[in-house]
Amino acid sequence: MVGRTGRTPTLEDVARVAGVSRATVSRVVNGIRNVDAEIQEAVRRAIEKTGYAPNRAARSLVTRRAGAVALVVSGADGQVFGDPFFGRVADGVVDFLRGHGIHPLLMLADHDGARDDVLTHLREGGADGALLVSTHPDDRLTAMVAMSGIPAVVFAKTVQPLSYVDVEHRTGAALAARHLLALGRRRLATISGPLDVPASQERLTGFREVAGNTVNVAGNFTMASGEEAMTSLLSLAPTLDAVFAANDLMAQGALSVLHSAGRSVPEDVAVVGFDDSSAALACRPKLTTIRQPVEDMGAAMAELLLDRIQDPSLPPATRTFAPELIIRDSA
Amino acid sequence: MVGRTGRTPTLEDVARVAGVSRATVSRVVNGIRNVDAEIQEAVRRAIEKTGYAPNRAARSLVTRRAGAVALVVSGADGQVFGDPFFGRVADGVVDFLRGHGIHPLLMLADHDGARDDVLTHLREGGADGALLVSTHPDDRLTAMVAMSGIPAVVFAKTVQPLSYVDVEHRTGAALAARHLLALGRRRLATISGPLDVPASQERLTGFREVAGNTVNVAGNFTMASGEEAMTSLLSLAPTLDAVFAANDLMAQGALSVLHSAGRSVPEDVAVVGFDDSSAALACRPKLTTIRQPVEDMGAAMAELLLDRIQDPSLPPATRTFAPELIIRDSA
DNA sequence: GTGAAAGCGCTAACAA
DNA sequence: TTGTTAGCGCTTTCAC
Repeated sequence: MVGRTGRTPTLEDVARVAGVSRATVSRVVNGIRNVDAEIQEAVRRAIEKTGYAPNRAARSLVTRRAGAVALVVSGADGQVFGDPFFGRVADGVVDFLRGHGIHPLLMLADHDGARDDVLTHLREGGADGALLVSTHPDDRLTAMVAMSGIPAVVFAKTVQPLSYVDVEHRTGAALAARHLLALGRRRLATISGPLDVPASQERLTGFREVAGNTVNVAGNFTMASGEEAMTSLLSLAPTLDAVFAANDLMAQGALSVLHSAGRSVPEDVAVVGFDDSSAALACRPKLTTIRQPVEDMGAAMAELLLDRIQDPSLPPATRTFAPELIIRDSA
Repeated sequence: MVGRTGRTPTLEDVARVAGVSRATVSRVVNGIRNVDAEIQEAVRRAIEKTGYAPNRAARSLVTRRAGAVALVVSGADGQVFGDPFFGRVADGVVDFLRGHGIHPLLMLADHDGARDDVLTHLREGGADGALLVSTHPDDRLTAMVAMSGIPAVVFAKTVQPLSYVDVEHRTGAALAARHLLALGRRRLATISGPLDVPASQERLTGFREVAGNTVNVAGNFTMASGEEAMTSLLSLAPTLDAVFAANDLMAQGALSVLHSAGRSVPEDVAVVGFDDSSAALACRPKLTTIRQPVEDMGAAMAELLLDRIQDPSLPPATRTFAPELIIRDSA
């Protein structure tokens, strides 16, 4: 199977074995039609015999394509993958990219140095484009990338002239509100995300548009902040009978505090989360929540990016996904 | 900042601007000493002025280094990142690699096609080596990689002639057993992982070496399987007063079942998990568990790999980490 | 339909 | 210390 020379076989080697020119082998390897069937067969055999695999760097050099995209994640506190959310996006991205011959380069951008690394890598041609994902919208990096003119797609709406995918936050929150109201709950409280995050705002707004004004305490999307918020809520509005948390992790924290406080869920207090992350199923009772199709969104990001790599003149596009109410045991 | 030509600047452009040869610019870029300070300065200015960034493909072609390693994860059912464990490994790896100018390529290997992709990519020189991580030891891929002679490091002991990092499973399990015994528990039960996974076996063995034989039900490291196992256990050994689960997710499932069954934790039944994943903190009560320093292990993998990429003649090495008992509320 | 030849942008001998 | 030169392995005109 392998020509027993020390070096890895090159096109040249295959060409010699097949008795044709490098160009012809290249054509066969790249599936270009205009090659005689018999020669094609001969080349294929030679490839088999030599154990040839094209050299990616050489190919990149001439095609000016890396065959890779950067998957840039930046989270709150370095524990990027602590939130199961990122994993789901990654799953969607990897899944879509596979079969397109493109591989995702995992890059963290949680501080300035790392941000520069990302940019440098893109400028070096190490990746053909970037997928930007973060909980807290990273305007610095987004702006830098937009400026650079490198194809990129962002998770969550951005003011930059870049493509993005997002979910209809308001619609989702409204779904939660209507569900709670339909359950007969009237004293609704909310645990929002950080109010400087657009998505947080929209979820709160969407909820209030249906439920009217609510007592709200802001968290930061972590379980601990959900606990704190719930504790505050309990003293701010002791008679509350329902809580909507802007993500599942915070809802989980709320559940825990409610339990300690002797309030049973959903009997005394109904709880609805947002995301439908793995945390929603891990909770007791299982969490009623608003599902974001995160994997699909990741796949959509990859698709938009590939389109823009292929044709950089394409204008930025937007893909918005509809959330869905998932009824479980907490409301 | 940019020479306003359409193309991205090359070494050649910088050389022209600085009035030196390409080789000199290359030396400066690569930080090679033997360059006159003044010329260095001139080159640096020219780089600044042109906005030059080295072309990775060209460099790879000649150095025969991709400057990237594959981070190959393969999990149970495609939901690879469902287990927070992977995220922690990834964090450790990425963290170590950063600053070494090496980027991790994220690859899933959950079915045969994907496994071939990984191998192909390595053979194409798309990555200089591989980091293999999976819950279920993927002997197929591990064997293929070992055979290929490409530098690789595996998470968890392997029979292949490859480097690996692992944790002392038996020691960890023994820690759990001793803790439970010290608590006065005498009717101990266990929820092991799949018995065809070496790590599962070792955890069970380690526990039994201290606690004597135990009623055991095997799960598959998911929370759902923990629930099923706990249910079985409750009918198999109704009087049990302690449970050791081979990972936190299963412990979490056990907790849930115990709660439903009206057994309070830790009063009626003490529960100890393994991993110290985010699930351990999310549980109510918070989970007493055996901590694996997963991030450190990920970093160690990266380090071992880089060593072997630099010097492929290095023999396989092993790095074993000590687990630690983390006492919280469940035992 | 096939081959010859010219690079892609860089590094690394080797000379000077 | 610096420059010259020869490739790294591949794709892609351009002839034939």
